[in-house]
Amino acid sequence: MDIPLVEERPFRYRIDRRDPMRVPGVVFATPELLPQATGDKALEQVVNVATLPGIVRASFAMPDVHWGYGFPIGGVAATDVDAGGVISPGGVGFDISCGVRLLAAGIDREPLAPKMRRLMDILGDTIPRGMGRGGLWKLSGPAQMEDLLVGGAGYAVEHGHGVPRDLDRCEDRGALPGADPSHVGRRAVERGLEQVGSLGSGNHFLEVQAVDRVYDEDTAARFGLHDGQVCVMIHCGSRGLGHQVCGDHVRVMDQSLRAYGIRLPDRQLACAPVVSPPGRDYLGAMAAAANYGRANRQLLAEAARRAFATAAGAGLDLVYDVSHNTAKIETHEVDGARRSLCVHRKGATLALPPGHPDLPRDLAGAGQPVLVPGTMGTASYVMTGTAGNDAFASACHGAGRVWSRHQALRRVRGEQLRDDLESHGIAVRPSSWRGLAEEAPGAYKDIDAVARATEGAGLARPVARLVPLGVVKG
DNA sequence: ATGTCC
Repeated sequence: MDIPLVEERPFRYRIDRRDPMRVPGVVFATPELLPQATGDKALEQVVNVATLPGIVRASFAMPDVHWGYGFPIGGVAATDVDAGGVISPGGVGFDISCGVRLLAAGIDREPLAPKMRRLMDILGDTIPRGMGRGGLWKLSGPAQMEDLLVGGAGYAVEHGHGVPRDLDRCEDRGALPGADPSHVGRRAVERGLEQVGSLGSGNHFLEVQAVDRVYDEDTAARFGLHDGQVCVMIHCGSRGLGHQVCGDHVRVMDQSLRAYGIRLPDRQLACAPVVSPPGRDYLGAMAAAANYGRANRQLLAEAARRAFATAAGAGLDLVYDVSHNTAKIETHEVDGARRSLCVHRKGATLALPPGHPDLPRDLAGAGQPVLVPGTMGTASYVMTGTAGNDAFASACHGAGRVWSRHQALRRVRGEQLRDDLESHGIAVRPSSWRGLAEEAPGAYKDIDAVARATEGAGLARPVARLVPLGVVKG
């Protein structure tokens, strides 16, 4: 199916509403970044999402949009809670609260260079990763899990895994409110007990990076960043626990569609009204899984701190921790009225503008750090939220896949990729050759083009560009 | 993304 696009202005395309769409689609992109050019079905998914009950303004797609489960990855959809608006697990994603944490090291790349080998060896030996496997913090049982699911990163800090200042630099201070562990199933809890503090696999990683360009000195300084500085970027989520929560609630909602009179073009959009038992149950379970993901990143950051202390005698200050797979109840102005919305961001990053009340005080003038990981061979970006973002304060979350994992495996060999990266001065500590090949830089869109489009579309603006020095791959 | 099919 060919989706007609109207170029409203550079970096912004509209898909006109036609039945059964309730709102138009809006795709932020350049011609090169449009998924039609890359042969995936993401634009059909943008259209499908536009049919959801209660959706307002538009079904949005970020410049890194690509095909996903039901909703596109890089999609943003807000539904009106008080007008029959729905919540859909597919609009959050299987990896609930998957997100990025950036830490700024008290060392620059030149003095770190002679110590990099040892640092990477320690990280490679101590960061749990890969399918299954264990985590850094084995919980005592379901009772302790319940506390972690409510407390998130703060619960980890209370138990000595980090410092209180970390929470100042976490979205929602490290815990999404409304977590209800009673709707996290037994199997989800079991899967999660031994995975707190682990990367997982796929596109997850821990990278040592360096700032190679600063676009805005003042904002970078407020974020604690300067040219040449070493950073650590962590990308991971809620592991088997979040996956199980998503699957469990998709099944329930799929069975309740008829009862709520919801008709969908794709069963993967399974949903329920926010104000319904299945809707509320999922939101409570999703918040709990989100808090698991946030605690997970807190534990991994602590492991990175230990490695830096040992190998480099340097500390790591948290710049920010932000999720890009969530649904949050937020207040936004729509058609001149303040409305309570359920904002689904799936592969899309919250991007609060300067002055937003949810920002920590010392970032009020700078805006929220928007963390945009590239690939292991290319740059990553630190951006900041801007005023006038009509996609409910959302921005891109990464480069966005263009090759399927299968295509990547046909084109790339893991050992060869490792050699290529090492020859470019990037140290690699893989978890599997196959996993490495699937995540080859060529499998992704051009991150610099994605960042330019994100800025051009008025979603966020660049603050600093980071380049990889070493990657610990999930 | 995911004990890559309970």
